[in-house]
Amino acid sequence: MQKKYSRQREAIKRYLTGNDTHPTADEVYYQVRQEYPNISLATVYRNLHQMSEDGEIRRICCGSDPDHYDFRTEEHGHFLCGKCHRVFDVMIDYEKVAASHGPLPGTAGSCEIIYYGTCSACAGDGNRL
Amino acid sequence: MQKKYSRQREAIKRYLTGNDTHPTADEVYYQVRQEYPNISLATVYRNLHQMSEDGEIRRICCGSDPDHYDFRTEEHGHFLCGKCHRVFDVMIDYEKVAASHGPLPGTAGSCEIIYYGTCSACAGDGNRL
DNA sequence: AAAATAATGATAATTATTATTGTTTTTAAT
DNA sequence: ATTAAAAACAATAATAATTATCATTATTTT
Repeated sequence: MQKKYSRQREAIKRYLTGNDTHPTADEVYYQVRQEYPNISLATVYRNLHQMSEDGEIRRICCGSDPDHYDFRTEEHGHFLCGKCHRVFDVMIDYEKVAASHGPLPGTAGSCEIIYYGTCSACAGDGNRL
Repeated sequence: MQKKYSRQREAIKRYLTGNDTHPTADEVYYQVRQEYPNISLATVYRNLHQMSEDGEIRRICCGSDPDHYDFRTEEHGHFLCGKCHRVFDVMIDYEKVAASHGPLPGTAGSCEIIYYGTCSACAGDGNRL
C-alpha cells in the first residue's frame, strides 16, 4: 500500500509541529476542523496512527488519559499533570538510565518514562484551567 | 464508605499474589471463575480498581495493551513483550534515574518506566505462545 | 485524460472500562 | 440469634476511545 499525499494529513502534521503542546486525537480534531470543517475524526485517528507507525511522530500512552501525540521523535520522557491533563517533555539521559536497571527479559525496542503528578501551574492556584 | 470483606475480592487478591504473571482484568476474570463461576467481570474490575486506589496492588498501563495488574507495590519497572503480551518485572535503581533527568514541570507522585520489546522466549522460537 | 489506487467522510463496530440497579452478603447492633 | 444498615454482588446498560467498513473523492501513474 503505497503512501499518497493528503492535505488533511499535512494539516494534522502542521498543527502538531507548530505547537509543543502534546494534544490528544480529539484536540487535533477540533483544531484541524477550523481549516477542514468536514474532516472526520476517523481520518485524524488514522493519520496519527499511521504517522506514529512510520516514526514520523510519537504516540504517548499515559495511564488512563487518552493517548497524546508528540512531533518530537527523539528519545525523551514525559510528565502528565493529573489536573490539567497536559503533557510536558522531560529531558532524560538514557545512557544513565540504561545503567540503572537490572537485566531485561528480552530485547527492548523502546523505553517509555512517564512521571505522573501535578504541574506547578496547577499546584500554584488550587485548580485553575 | 467503610470497606467490607468479600470472598470474591479475596480470591482475586489471592490469584494475583500466587502468580507473578501480571494478568489483565480478563485473565483474572477467567481464573477466578474456576472458583466462583458466577462472578461478574464488573466485580473484577471494581475490585482491581479499588485495590489499586488503596495501594494494595498496582495497575500497569502499558501502551495499547489492556491494563495489567501487579501485586508487588514496591517501585519497579516493567517490560512488555509485544508478541506474547506478558509483562515482566524490571529492577530499577530510582535514585540513579532521578539523577538522570532534567527539571520537571511540577511535583511527581510516581514514575513509570516501561520497556517495549520482545522477550527472549518469543525471540527464540519465532512465534510460539 | 483515463485508469489505478490510496485516502477520505460518515458511520457502524469493537474494546476496555465504568455506572446503574435491584438483590444478596457481610458487619454491627440489638 | 435476629435484624437493620451498609457495602458488595451479578447482570447489564452505558460510556469513551479507538478501529473497521464502505461508498465516494483525491492523488498519482500511465
